[in-house]
Amino acid sequence: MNTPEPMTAVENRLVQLNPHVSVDCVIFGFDEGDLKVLLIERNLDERDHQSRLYSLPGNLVNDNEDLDKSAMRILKELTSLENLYLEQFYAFGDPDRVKNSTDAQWLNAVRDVPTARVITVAYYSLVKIGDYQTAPSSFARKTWWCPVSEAPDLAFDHNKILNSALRSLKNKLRIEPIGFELLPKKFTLGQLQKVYETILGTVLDKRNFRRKILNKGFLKPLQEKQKGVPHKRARLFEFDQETYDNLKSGQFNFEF
Amino acid sequence: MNTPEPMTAVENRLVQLNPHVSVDCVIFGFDEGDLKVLLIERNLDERDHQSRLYSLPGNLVNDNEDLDKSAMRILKELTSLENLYLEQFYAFGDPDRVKNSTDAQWLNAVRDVPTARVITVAYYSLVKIGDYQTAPSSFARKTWWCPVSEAPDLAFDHNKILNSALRSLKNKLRIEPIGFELLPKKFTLGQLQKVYETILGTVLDKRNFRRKILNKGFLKPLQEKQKGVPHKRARLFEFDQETYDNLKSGQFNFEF
DNA sequence: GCGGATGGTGTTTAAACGAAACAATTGAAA
DNA sequence: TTTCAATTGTTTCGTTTAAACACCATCCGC
Repeated sequence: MNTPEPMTAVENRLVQLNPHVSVDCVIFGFDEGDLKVLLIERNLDERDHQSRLYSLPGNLVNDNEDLDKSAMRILKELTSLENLYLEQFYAFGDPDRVKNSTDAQWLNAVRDVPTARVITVAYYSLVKIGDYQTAPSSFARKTWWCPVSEAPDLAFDHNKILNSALRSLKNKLRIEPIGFELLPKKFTLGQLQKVYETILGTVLDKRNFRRKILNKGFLKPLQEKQKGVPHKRARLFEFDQETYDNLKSGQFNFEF
Repeated sequence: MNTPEPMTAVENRLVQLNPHVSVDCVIFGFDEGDLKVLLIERNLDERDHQSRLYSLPGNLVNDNEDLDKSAMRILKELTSLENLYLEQFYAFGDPDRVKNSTDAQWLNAVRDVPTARVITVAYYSLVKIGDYQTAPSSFARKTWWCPVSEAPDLAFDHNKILNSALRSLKNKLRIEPIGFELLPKKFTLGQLQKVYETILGTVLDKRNFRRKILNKGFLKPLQEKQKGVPHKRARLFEFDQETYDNLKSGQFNFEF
């Protein structure tokens, strides 16, 4: 796969005609009342977070690989998790999006044709942060769960992509019940409310929230309760996929 | 630009590595209470609509051309209109999406590398159908404003793309006031209601619709009235962009 | 056993919505 | 020229939905 020789004319032409296509993933997690995004560190120097260079996980789309499959592959390589919530939200195609000088060096090390244009299809994913195991086997790259509110300057146009992902997530959360994807399988209503408040950027009334979300009918109350907390133990709930699917096949509309 | 010779090994590899990228446009119009989509006819035989082959307008993305620019170019070539409402909604990348046998023949005639994979970024656009002039200058292709409810089998995965566009449009219409983009600059509330009813697939109460939409404040009533109708002449309205922008910069939420 | 923190609950009030009745304006038909 | 059919536009009223709001319960650690 290495092409150390200078490109031939025909190669050049084809590279120009056919931009590379990549997939980038904005992987969201939720922890301690904070929305986080999984970043990967590109060069492994030992300075502090401020001066390190981070980017979103992503890679070129393989031969004969569907875009969704490609995103799933990247997710699995990085998190060793499967069946994650995954949503394509936008394609970024500015011809100069990978032409920034600070990025060129890195591209030289990683790509066959570092000067080529790259169009990227961006996905966001929601993971239960507790299920995530850091730095799985084959991947030597360092990762960082970064609070989205403190995201540093990222490679390429990745800040733009992150912001766009946030907007899309916000819209989606109003239309479909996906908040629980960020929580453990069993969760309390307090935790769920925190997810909604954080993503929507508002504070919500506890009583109205509980009523609204429970009346939808797809949250199954469990007998089990929270353990080891220094206050009254909250009831645990599970998302009831079957009930939700039934509702959806009717003319049910979520609308938070 | 022609490559009649068989591809060399290196060409083959590069083509495999770098899928082609195209942009397809779903151009919506509204006429006689019907939502329509602009299709182009691929082969110019003289049989009836049923047996002809249609596709969505689209083309490969040019060198150094932004995706949005590419979509605008396609729109302008086809409609000779500019500054249209334009929204990217999804990228389609199934490796086999252009491998259908009935499509292969046509691709042979149009593409340098007809066997190459094509990833397409899809946009939808809203046009005031009255402004549209059929078959402008350089473009010899036949076009057809097809009622979306009667769309025939289209090339490639274009039916899938069309359906996806409809879903996106529906969602957007609930969140942002874009219905007027399909109407003449001056329109009646009756016309606007019809747009909403058609796209959302519901019937709406006239009185409630008027109250709801007028209370938003961005519809400017004109002195002018409808002409040439066999009944009471309805008042004409204009969308007031400035007022809307002001509202939006506050914490205004549309939510139809 | 007391303080800190969060869980859990019902009512009241205002705004939005849906449905009805009705008045007004026009062109066409009788 | 009168009547009719069609559609616009306003007012009203009851219903439904959403927003605002305060207190006690429970658990842990000290």
